[in-house]
Amino acid sequence: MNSLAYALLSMLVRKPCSGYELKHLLEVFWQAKHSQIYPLLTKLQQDSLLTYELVEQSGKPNKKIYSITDKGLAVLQEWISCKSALPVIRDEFLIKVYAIWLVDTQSAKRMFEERISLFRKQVNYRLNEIRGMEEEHRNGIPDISSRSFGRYILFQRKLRQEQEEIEWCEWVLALLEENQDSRLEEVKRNT
Amino acid sequence: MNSLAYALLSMLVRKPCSGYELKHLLEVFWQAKHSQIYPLLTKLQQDSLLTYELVEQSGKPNKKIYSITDKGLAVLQEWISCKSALPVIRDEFLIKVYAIWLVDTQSAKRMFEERISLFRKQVNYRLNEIRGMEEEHRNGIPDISSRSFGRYILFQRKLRQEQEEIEWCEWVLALLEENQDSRLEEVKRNT
DNA sequence: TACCACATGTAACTCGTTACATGATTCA
DNA sequence: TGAATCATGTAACGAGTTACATGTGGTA
Repeated sequence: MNSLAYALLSMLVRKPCSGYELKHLLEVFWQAKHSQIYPLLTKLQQDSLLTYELVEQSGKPNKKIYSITDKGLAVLQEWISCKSALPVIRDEFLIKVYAIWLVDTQSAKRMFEERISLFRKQVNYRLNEIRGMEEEHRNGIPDISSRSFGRYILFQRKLRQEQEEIEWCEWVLALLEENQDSRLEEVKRNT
Repeated sequence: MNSLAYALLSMLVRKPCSGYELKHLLEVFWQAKHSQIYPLLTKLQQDSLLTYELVEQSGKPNKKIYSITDKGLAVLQEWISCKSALPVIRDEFLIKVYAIWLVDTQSAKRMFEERISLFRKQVNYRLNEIRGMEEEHRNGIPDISSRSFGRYILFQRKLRQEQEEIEWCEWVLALLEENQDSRLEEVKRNT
């Protein structure tokens, strides 16, 4: 049982899904390729933590709709109360930032501007998703006992982090511009 | 050449380090075990991206101090201008949050309180590190052309994200308490 | 007395990615 | 006509973790 297995269980406890659907739902908080998801679903089903039903479709490929079993639920609930491993972040951009002094100010600025535009897109996407979720609930936000509560607060978290990333980039850009200005001043003084 | 290899190069371009030292410096933005770092350093040295010097010590084990070569620098600089892969985050806590509706409000609150205390510790640690860096530079922050600039802004980013995490947890706790209060009201009305 | 910091390395394993494989439908 | 969406699967490889292995000196 690895983290991905628990991630799948925690999504199936909300509602039965196909592997394909799980892959997309997973993207907010745990990225995995289909080549990792499908074999794991089979394994979890063999361990009787999941069951599935074959749904025949016309015009589309058939699919397997997985549901969690009582055993699966028990395993998940036990795991939730265990203490979690420390978060791991792997972001190539941060490596490049570490060595940013190697490139000229113009290139550095471009790197951060691109990062901002990437995160702006993600923020817009996230706002739409949150709006969609809020429309499904009369009083704005899903109730704590609702199956969507966890998903909703995770989206809010992601949104906050993306917005924070943009603010940090803007802070760095301001530092870079200050530096450029002061260098220009120097050039002026020397002419 | 994987991301970790570039991470090592980007640290060695600042100053020569031992594998042991690299492991610790790495922790801010790319986590790796020594069992992954040491063989990779050997490989990079064989590819002549790095060289090393054996430093004999008394009372402590001997160490290898690695330095980047011209070839290593060229490889790193070329990579910096390539576009980066999307960041990957793997955080077990987020999986548990997804399935939070399975546990009672008290347990949920406890989970978020523990998360806050974990992040508060990290914030304090980060503040100390930043203070240390700022003391090394007369005008408060390292210059852009300084080798410490990248490291400094990465620490600032980490700090922001950790503070944001705490704020998010506090927002969730407020939601949980609201819910508890309204349930209490209901109980009162029914008695 | 037991653990932590220093310091490096290998072996066996699990986790995760890339590539291979198939095939209908819809949209630009 | 070419790409994207739906839908599932396997094989080979690369990335990352856990465990094994060694040894001194400081400190709680």
